[in-house]
Amino acid sequence: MKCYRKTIATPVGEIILAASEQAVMALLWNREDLPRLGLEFAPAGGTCDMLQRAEIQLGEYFRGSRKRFDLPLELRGTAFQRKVWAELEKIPFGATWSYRELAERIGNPGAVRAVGTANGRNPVCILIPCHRVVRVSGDLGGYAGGLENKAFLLELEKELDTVTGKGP
Amino acid sequence: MKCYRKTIATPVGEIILAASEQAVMALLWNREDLPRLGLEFAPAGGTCDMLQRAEIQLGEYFRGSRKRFDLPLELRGTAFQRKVWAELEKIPFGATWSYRELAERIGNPGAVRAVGTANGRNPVCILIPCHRVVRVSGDLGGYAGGLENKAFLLELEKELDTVTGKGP
DNA sequence: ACGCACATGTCCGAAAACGGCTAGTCGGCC
DNA sequence: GGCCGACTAGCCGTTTTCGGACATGTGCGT
Repeated sequence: MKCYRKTIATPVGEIILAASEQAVMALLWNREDLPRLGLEFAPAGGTCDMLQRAEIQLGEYFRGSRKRFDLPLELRGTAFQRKVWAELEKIPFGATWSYRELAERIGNPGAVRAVGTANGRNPVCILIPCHRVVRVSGDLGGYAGGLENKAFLLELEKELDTVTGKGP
Repeated sequence: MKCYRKTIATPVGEIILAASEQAVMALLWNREDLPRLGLEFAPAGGTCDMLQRAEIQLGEYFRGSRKRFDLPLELRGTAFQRKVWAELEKIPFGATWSYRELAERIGNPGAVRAVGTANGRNPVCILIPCHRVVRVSGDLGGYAGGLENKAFLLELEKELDTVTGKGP
């Protein structure tokens, strides 16, 4: 499935967005991670509706006016990874789970560490909120986009969440 | 055809050179390989022009001032071997081909292994650059003169090649 | 004709290394 | 005594590495 790409500027730096006509396929910080997704790209310079829809929704998210994304995704991964990613989407806006909690949720309580790696392989950051998973100790853990960006996203969501009345 | 011989000292150790009045016939590391070439030798101690021309050109090669040899060769071998040796001469100075590539070039893509053996039977090392053939995996493969010497020759050529502007 | 030895290459399974972790232990340090 | 950091040993899916079996063409000896 051929897809188009574009790098866009956000409060968390420049990120790379890739989408076909039918679905968003990647949202990454590092160019180097692109090849392992095995995508086929249309000639550079082109664009498509999906790319623009995604960019708009991202804008709304960072502006604070959007808490759920409404975009079709097409993900490539092992059965285990897909299970993890599917579970990630259930973490509410502004909340955080621990890696352990996540492992328990997918019915594989021992696979804490494997869950961590699967998290790191998330092809569409932000849209699938892998940043909402932190260590049980309270530490942030890791993040493909850098820890400062992980912190920024969590802070952003926390503030917006209190504003809507759920906070302390 | 009677021929003369001489062992000469080089950066890759002592090697044995053999030539008739008309052509170079052998360039080897090991005395033991001499008999299988079936040469007839003139009484020891003699010499000839061809022997000296070859020695001079070898000196230039190791000094870095010569990249192609200009010497008549007389080779004894099966049709297949001659085909392989002929193809060997097409490998540019400083480049390397894989055994498979070589096999494909002579129009016998399956004969990868046979190419290896034919390579090993090369009667005139260095002049016919069998050292420029390596494994597809990146390993050096084998060499009659020892792997360290194969590595040395490749390194020598690579450096000189970059100097002349072809390298990165 | 036949068998065998190779300056190789491919494939596949087993084993080891590698992480966006955690719980438990052990020393320092207030 | 408590808190904190550094270390260890389990944990489990994925990736990488490694080794052996097999295919293959030619040359040589029987």
